[in-house]
Amino acid sequence: MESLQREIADTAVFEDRFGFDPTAVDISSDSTQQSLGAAASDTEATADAPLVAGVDQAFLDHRAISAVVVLQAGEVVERTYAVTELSIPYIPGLLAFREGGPIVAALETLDCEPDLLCFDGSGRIHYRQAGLATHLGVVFDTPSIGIVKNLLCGTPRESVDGRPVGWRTPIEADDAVDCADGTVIGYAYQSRQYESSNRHINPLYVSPGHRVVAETTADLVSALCDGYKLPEPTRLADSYADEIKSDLS
DNA sequence: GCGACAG
DNA sequence: ATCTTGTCGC
Repeated sequence: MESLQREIADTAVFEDRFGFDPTAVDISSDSTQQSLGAAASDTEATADAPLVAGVDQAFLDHRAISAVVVLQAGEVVERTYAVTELSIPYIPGLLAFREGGPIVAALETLDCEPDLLCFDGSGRIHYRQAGLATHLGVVFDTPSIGIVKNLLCGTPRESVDGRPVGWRTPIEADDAVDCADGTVIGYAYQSRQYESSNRHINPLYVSPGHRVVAETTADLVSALCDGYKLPEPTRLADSYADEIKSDLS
């Protein structure tokens, strides 16, 4: 499995190779050009806006519910899910082998072809630079990014405690990562923060999956967030998976 | 041997 | 990830 991951990392492209304007994925309602003269071109702009898919799982016994929610200009255009039997246990570094099957099953039922896939798992922030987001991005050869709440490996360039919304710092490769020390493999990104409080919210750790560079990954997540800690595609897929799970319980 | 370790 | 009540703060 580890050798397969090295091959995947070798095949993965950690550079920007996608055919859409990264700022066009912006979710926030006030970002949709509201200027008086832009009204006429609004419909056309939405129709051409990139399709962004959020993918997330919920678990029930030995089954995985993999949900996909596709957004275009902030609007949900498609939702699907798949329920699959789990066979492999969770092992840090091998998450893609446990959740990859369920995710592929869900994505195969999709009618549209997403321009970007957002996963709840690391991409390049991985021992062999081939986390779940990279693995699946390569399998579908679709631009992808990984978003997680906890850092698997790598080292933040600066302390990440109590940072303001929008703040970011590079995650650099260390001894645990299979590449040159100091290589920027992702970013810590503060998507949400308490104004004035004793406690603070931890940042998200985002990394390139496939066909995206680290800095652009942070730009994309920034554009996809809308007041909540998780970016909209992921947040909606998360709640959709929970909804299916409760219907199944 | 010890510690670290996405979901 | 999941099991779960109350609780503190905006």
